[in-house]
Amino acid sequence: MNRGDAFDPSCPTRVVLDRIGDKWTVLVIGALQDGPLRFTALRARVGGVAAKVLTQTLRAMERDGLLTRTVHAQVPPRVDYELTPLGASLTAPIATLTDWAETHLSAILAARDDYDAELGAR
Amino acid sequence: MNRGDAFDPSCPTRVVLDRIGDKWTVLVIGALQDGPLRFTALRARVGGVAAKVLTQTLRAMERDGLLTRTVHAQVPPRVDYELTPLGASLTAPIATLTDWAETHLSAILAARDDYDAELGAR
DNA sequence: CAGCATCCGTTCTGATACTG
DNA sequence: CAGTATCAGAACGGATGCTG
Repeated sequence: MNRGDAFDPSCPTRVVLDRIGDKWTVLVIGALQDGPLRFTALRARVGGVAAKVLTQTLRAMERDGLLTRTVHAQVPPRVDYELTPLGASLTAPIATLTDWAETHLSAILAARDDYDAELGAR
Repeated sequence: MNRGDAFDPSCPTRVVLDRIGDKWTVLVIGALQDGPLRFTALRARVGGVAAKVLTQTLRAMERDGLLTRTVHAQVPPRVDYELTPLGASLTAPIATLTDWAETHLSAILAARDDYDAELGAR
């Protein structure tokens, strides 16, 4: 494996990790899994996102080809967001991660308790 | 799927994502895959990390039971870091992600070029 | 409705200097 | 050697107000 991958912005691992590491991206993908949503609906579904931050997340994902942004020429404006096949294919790796997380959560939490308990004892 | 998972700090997905999303954690796991390393060696291998940040990363990973920190009673001091089975098992999901990244990198980069080109055209 | 501009508080990062 | 302490700068997140 290439050790320096995290420093090369074009490294695939880095690119994907930056996107996955973002709190909202994963939520957005989850929210759009069942079909397209417009901005407000998406925001309501994700919950707790500031409009600005949602927009940023959406733009970044659009730029990376993970979703499409469709502006309907209407008044009032209407914008639909929908996962591309590429974006949808990301759900698989995410699921792998989620599975691992669910499987090992108890171990992680137990390790934390141990660690914190020892710290407190000192 | 639970929509609110990102807001529950104890949610497995959140816990793991926070750790994976961290630039250094993935690098550290990669660096320790072949066996234990002491602090300086680890730092050299990862490259470009400030000592403070490495320490923070290591502590967080230790707390989560991903690696062990062994202090040898010597002068000069010597501290070894080694992946636990739990930490080692994380390499699998990471590999899944990396595979996806490598497979789809060209698509992502192409999408970016398109996006940026259209932006520049305006 | 969608989202851009602006502002502000918080967090994160990294460099530097110092200690057991 | 392996940190800890301190601190300034950058990046981020989020709230608010305004526009097509």
